[in-house]
Amino acid sequence: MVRQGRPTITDVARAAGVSKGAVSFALNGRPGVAEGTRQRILAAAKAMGWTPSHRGRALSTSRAFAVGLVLARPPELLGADPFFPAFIAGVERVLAERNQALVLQVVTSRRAEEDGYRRLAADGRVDGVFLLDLRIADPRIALLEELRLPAVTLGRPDVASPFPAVLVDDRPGITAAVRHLVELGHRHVAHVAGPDHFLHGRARRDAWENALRAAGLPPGPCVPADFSAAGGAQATHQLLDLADVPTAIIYANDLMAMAGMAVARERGLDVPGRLSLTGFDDTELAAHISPALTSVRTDPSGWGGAAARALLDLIEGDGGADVEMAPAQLVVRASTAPPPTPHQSPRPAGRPSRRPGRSIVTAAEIGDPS
Amino acid sequence: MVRQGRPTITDVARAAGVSKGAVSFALNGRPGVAEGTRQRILAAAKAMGWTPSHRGRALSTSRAFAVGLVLARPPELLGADPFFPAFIAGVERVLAERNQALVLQVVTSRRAEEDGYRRLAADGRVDGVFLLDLRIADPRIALLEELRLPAVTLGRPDVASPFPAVLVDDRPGITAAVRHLVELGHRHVAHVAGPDHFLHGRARRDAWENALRAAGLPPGPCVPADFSAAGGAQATHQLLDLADVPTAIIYANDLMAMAGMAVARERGLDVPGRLSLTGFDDTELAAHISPALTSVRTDPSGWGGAAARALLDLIEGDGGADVEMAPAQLVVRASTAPPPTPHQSPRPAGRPSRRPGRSIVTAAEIGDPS
DNA sequence: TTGTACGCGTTATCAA
DNA sequence: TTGATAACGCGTACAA
Repeated sequence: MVRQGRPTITDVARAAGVSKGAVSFALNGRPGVAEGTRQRILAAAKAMGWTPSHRGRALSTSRAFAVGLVLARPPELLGADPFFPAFIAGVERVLAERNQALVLQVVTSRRAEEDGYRRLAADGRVDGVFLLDLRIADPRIALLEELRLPAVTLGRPDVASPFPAVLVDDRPGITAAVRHLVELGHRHVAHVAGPDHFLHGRARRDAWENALRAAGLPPGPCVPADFSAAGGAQATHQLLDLADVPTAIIYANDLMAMAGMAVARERGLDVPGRLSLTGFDDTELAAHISPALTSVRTDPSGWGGAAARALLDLIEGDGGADVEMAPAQLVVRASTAPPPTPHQSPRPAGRPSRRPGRSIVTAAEIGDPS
Repeated sequence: MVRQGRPTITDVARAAGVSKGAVSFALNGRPGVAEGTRQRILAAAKAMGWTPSHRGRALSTSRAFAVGLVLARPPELLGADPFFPAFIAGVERVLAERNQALVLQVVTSRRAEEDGYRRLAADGRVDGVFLLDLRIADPRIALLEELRLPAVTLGRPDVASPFPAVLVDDRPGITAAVRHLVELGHRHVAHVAGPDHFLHGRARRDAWENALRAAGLPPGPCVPADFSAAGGAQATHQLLDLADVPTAIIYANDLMAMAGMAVARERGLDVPGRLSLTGFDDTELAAHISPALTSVRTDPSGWGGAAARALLDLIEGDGGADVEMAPAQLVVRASTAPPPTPHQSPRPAGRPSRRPGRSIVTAAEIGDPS
């Protein structure tokens, strides 16, 4: 009789002349099976091409062997943000090693987001989730606690959280950008921020403000936007309509910076001659627009890997500690230059000075093709 | 005694005073249960807050209630391409309705890609998969047949395929772009293509070539690139180094077009005065660079929804038919204009003529903010 | 080491 | 026609 379908653990047991239990022990490398028997069992399993049934195992262990990610972003932004694909690629590298899967959910409203987590938990689709884009007093922390769903947050929440965090610090990158501009002679450095309710948007804004204060300068105007090109363009118009036009603008992401650059050009303002701009993310395109965009490079793929490791460790029971990631680095390109009527700067401007232990690199150092 | 954990079907049966089987029949709306009994069972289930166990059901029905997507792209490109997030958002809308999950796998090599499908199939993680980025003589078709994994292809493969296809036709968009340029007076229209091995890259290239021939013009030079900004820049340099410099370039995606625009600017070529450019994808940024990019708008989210429906129908047993999607549309913006020394054009140039049943729209018509 | 119950829903078989 | 009973799918875990 031809066995249809895949061999089961019972088939292996029969072939090896032992019980199911013995097979299970042998295959999981646990004590309680004589070495000779173990070999016989392993040989039989291999000969029949047996693989454990994921479904059977999931049922009996009450585990999903999968982790989840719920993305809540407006659709037009999802495509423009290079963060997620890179983050996910990093996650996958780790998951593949450990034979786990990633269940993705993309939603476009807050309601749907909560439902997403609830469904994931109710169906037992995943053993844990990633929490991205932390918000002020993020309600998802309590939700996940209620659902008893282990999680890892990207960044440290501003509310008490029982979950380990992968600490990513955007601030040094912004701080470096401000310093770079100040060294070039800028005194009016504005900021186009991300939405107020995001912790990372807030952090970038704070870093901008603090760095200016540290340089003895008053924080220039700040306009919150939504990370989209349209939002960046609108914010830039607002800033350029001011009586006291800034000589430099720090954007919370590349997309807004690129849109801002176009706005400046349409208004006849030379970049960087009249206006210096910096982005955030260091997207591939940043090096390939004209002028090439000075930006802050982060490592979303590295964060993804670290987050996946932390989450799996948490699920396995060990782990639970925060992980600190390397800070973001400024990549200097052509969109930043001394302001039109340079104040006297402490150092000769035009070539930014390098700092030891720095978070500033020039494009040439990283083999940037621009 | 307090019941810990979720109620099972056995609990419901006990509460309703019937057998497990009866409960299952009642809850799945199948005949063989008297109406009164059915009501009693449903009431009991509701009262106890019973939800079917996804794992139990998966085990007994040998189904995963999930579909898979394996993305094989170089990491730097993944972030830049707006296609995937939009496609996935469309997929999710449909999956959520039907209580299915999406298992995502991101890989960066061909080897890993094949492994990805094999793992998905071996573990029974999914009931079917999406096949994107079809290649010439795509080996994945045979692989999926071997794995007995139902699939839906995005586009029609060039090899015999047992799978339904969601037919997306990029060609009308490219054809419209060529016509638009020809009407503006261009006679030297070059193309920066996608990689040769992708069917969609090939289709766009063919459309460009055919449209030029149809206009009685010889196809200008064509340079294959890799969809990245770096590749687009390099290809543009190649084209602009030619003795016979084209007056217009059609790019296979926006990213390459934007990089090409920067190259033109760096070389002192005014866009669109000296060189007209068109992109493909109509990313959000396209409307917000300067000059705003004429591009071809597609509907990746709509394709995702259609593909998800087709795949679920296929898995359910009904369906299996191809689905045809609306063709891509050209969106005319500021990066295209008459060439520097215009040939006499059949119509007054400068304002592209509208065609009935057309695939050309102007930015104003779609409420484009540029 | 073995035997067996368990996790949970589906479905074939069979008696009423 | 209605509904109970039991087998099934598959690996894990505990008592014997």
